[in-house]
Amino acid sequence: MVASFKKQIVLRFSRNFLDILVLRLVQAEPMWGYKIIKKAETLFGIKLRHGAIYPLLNSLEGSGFLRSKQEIQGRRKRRVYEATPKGTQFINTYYDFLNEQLQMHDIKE
Amino acid sequence: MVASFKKQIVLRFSRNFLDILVLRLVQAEPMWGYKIIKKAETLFGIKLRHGAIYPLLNSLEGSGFLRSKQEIQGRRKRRVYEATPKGTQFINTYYDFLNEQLQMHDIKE
DNA sequence: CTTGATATGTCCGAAAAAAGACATATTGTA
DNA sequence: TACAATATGTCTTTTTTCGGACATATCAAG
Repeated sequence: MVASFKKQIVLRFSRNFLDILVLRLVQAEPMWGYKIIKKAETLFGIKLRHGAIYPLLNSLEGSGFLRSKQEIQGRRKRRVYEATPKGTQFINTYYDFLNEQLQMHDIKE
Repeated sequence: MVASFKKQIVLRFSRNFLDILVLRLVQAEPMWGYKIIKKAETLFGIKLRHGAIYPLLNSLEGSGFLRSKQEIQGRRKRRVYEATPKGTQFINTYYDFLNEQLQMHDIKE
């Protein structure tokens, strides 16, 4: 039962906080869309649709949370993203929020 | 900027994890729909719609996360909810998840 | 030379969710 | 006695999101 609860929570999280998931991965190590999808699979067992990821990366760059540069190897192109200070700020705020949530829980136990 | 990030995250949490928000409040202290709405406002500054809360409470009871009894004072009726063991299990799993998320962050810093 | 993997992008119909109205009853206060 | 607060419920319309398809190109391996 607990295992299925966990799966459900992870799934809901990856749906509703996909931007945060992406920001975290990119902040840990600059990478491109395709690698983000693969990382999410190996690290968290989450299957991300590329049809969701690429528009998200573009919008995160548009709103200043990420910046990118195109890497070219031969004729092969990939767009490598890294977190901006604004992006880092955002996930730090997110982690602060998680801490607050947990503190409330700890007090009650 | 950080303040607006926080507001945004709190808002998104209350939207996407409304069931968990409700379970947490009810677990801390058994209460009824109307009070949940008021508590969410004073504690977190979140305005919940009663049109969302009452159907949610019914469905959480239907799926065994909450149980309720009707309290009657004179002609005044209110339905008081408390968390079931299943409901408690669920939020514990949620807190475990939050802990995991934070641990990943701590390692990287 | 074809298949699978890498790589990025758009778009549309269906499904789900959110906002807000409609509905009703009690109680306290001005 | 009218208004605000307490208390719970449904329902419909609008908005958002999701899954999956369509599209294209490079490269490695069998």
